[in-house]
Amino acid sequence: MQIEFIPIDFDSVDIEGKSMVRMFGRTKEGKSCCVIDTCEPYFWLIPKKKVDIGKYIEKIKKIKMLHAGRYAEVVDVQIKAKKHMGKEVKALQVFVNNPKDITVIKDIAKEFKETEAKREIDFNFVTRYIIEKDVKPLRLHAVEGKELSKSELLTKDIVLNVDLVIQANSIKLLDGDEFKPKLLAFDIEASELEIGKGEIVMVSLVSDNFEKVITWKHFPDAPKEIEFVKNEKELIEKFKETIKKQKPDCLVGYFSDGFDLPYLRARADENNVELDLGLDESKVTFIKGIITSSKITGIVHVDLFKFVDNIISPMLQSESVSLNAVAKELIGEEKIKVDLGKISKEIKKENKIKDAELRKFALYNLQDSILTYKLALQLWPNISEMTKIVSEPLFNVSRASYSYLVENYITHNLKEFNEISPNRPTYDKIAERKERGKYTGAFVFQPEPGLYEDIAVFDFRSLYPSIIISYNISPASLQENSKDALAVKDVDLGNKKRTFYFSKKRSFIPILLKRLIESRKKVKQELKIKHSPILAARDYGLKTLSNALYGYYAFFGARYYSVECAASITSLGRYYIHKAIEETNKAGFGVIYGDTDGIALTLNKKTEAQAIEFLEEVNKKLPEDMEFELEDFFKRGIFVTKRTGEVGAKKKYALINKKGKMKIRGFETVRRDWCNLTRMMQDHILGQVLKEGKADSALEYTKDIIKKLRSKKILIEDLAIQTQLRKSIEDYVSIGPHVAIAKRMQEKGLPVGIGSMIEYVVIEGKGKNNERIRDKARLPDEVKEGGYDAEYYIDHQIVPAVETIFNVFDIAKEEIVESKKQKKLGDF
DNA sequence: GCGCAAATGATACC
DNA sequence: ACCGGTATCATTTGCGC
Repeated sequence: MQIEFIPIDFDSVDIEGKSMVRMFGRTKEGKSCCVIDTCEPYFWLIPKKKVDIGKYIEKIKKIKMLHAGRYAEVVDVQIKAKKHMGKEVKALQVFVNNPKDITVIKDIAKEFKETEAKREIDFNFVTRYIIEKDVKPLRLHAVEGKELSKSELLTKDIVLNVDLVIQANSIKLLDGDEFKPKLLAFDIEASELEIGKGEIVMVSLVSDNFEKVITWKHFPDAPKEIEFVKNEKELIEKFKETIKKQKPDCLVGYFSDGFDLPYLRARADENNVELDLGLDESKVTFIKGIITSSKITGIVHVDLFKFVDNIISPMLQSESVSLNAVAKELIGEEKIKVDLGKISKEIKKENKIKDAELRKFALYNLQDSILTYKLALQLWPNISEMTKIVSEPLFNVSRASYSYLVENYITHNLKEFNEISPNRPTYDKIAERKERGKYTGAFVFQPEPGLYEDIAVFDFRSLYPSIIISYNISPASLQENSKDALAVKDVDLGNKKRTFYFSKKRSFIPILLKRLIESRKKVKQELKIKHSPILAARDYGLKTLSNALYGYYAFFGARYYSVECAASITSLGRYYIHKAIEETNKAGFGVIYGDTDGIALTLNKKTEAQAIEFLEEVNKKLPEDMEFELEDFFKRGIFVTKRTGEVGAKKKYALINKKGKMKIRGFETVRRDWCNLTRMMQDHILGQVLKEGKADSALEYTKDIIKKLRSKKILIEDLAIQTQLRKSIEDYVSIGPHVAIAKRMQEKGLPVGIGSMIEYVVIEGKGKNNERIRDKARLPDEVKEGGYDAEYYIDHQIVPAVETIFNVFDIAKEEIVESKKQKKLGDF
């Protein structure tokens, strides 16, 4: 039979001794379907030069080893003319029965004296299958094959709760519409945060036109979405039943890899319930890595937190990736505010909780799933477009880092270049790479502090990607000599300047990168004609993936690792930004600042039209893949000194454009580890100064804030300083205020750990001069109104944030703040 | 015990 | 361990006196 099919989830299983790939997905008509198929597993052996290939092959073919209850043996060996890192190689393609045998066989073959190298030994079988059969996750395929009946499956010991099971003969990519999955969001509430320690009190599930909360905490007049059960065991069973009824393609949580699913599993074990959510009735499995992920057969478990944290966070304004912050920014909705600490305490003590409180708790739980569901809908274009670009399964892509995505985009496209992939680095190799010192990166121009008028900002569009393409920078094109090569000078790997050469013949990685950029150009054009979330997501995916290649080259875990490439890219970056500065000044403009790929300049009485004309001239001289463009014109801008020393501070400036919109970089206003009062005040005075061109009203404003601070009129919440705990408490060498507070929280039994945001307020000390700030830091809850140390906030928050700005206007610190002594004198 | 520079740590820029 | 280097700044820590 023939069907049209969209693969969503992938796994591999042994059926009658043979490794098979199972693709779970939907037919075009929306039926749930499992397509079973396979491909021949293999890896590569590269022989040393001058070996007797015939004898070598015979030796390889004889490999047979009892391993894990079965014989690992070589099925076939074929000689192929391949390429490896751009060089032609004669390689042996070693076919085996089962992908698991590769580990055994490659180790034996490695010992043979004829073996130079083994390759593609670490490819996942699903990835191998996707590459070999040209399957594209989330896209429509024509599948021709044999339908397997229930009884046929049972004889093979398979249970699959889907509408249709097909053993494929062939699978072919088709053009098809966008696929819209059935998403089901969920969220649990437990009495203790530590996994398995407490009980699961509630679970909520939300899908299209579906909302449900399951709980064993009863209360009267419950809304219709709430379903009461007897106990935790029934809760878990009801949860399972709901998923089975809803039949989602994806089960979506927020931090569910790290919390909800492991918790459910722990409690299911405790209650002797199987957490068998898989379509093959298998239990949820946990894939151990640095961060564990939870997998359900046939249903893609998506932990939205991971996707947001890894992929989406760069485009967010939000300073945190909490569900509340992200939902607020992306869908304009927030969590319900509930005192979780209080509720969990009451549940633990088995107190009778007020009905109204329980009701609110249930709605809180439901709201979390609603937010997760809406976020999942909103982010689906990003997840699915990235999946389609990279060709890896949705499960992997939704948890992937950019390095993984870049690498897989490359490996999934090697076939057309006849390339064999390098291996993933070994543990030792990684350790060695980590030892490497830093190479020279980008250039940053030191600005002259001051207030400037009529400013333009120019930048290179995608500087590093365009350099990689223009200079063909890749480990495969890096060559020893200067023959037919592009030279890159002044590459500094840490000690001395060197020159590297890259072949003129385009290599596969720059070709693939160019392809990403070209696709993006097309997408951008389409977007101009008609906006669509899918195109916008594709644009974002193509852009971020292109930008990640440079960092990938210098990443110690990369297959295509090359510091030489990374350092060559930055060297060229420095060359072009210097060149741009030089040309801009030569044309009569005045460059005032620059960082990596862009510059700020004063028009120097020249017109905007002249600036644009100048850009056109510059572009004529640039390589065709590079472009220098206008970001915006600005009415005014301020550059300040460093707080220590008179020189201009880099990465710290504020500009205001013609429409009055500010662009603030590096100032305390944009740093989350300064208190709200400081941030709001600095933002305000920067606005005043940039709009008015003078600091009179800003000075008044600042003095007023100081007065309010001293008269204790500032709210504690505006004085709380937030700092993230970035390692576990014991690991700190230096105990700063936030670490001291974290310890305090731990003693109080409050949840703290790596990643926690620690909030503290500084209170008045006991008068000892040598008292450390950490000794005066308290949790905001512990500080009563007006209980803060006003002088600390003036000296350590307000003054540091305004001092350098007022210095631009020749206003000294003494004019901003009169010392406490002076004030007291004046009071008399 | 004081004053200083160095070390540590967090966060931002591109 | 899950992309890079450059940069600022606060606070603590360690050292010499």
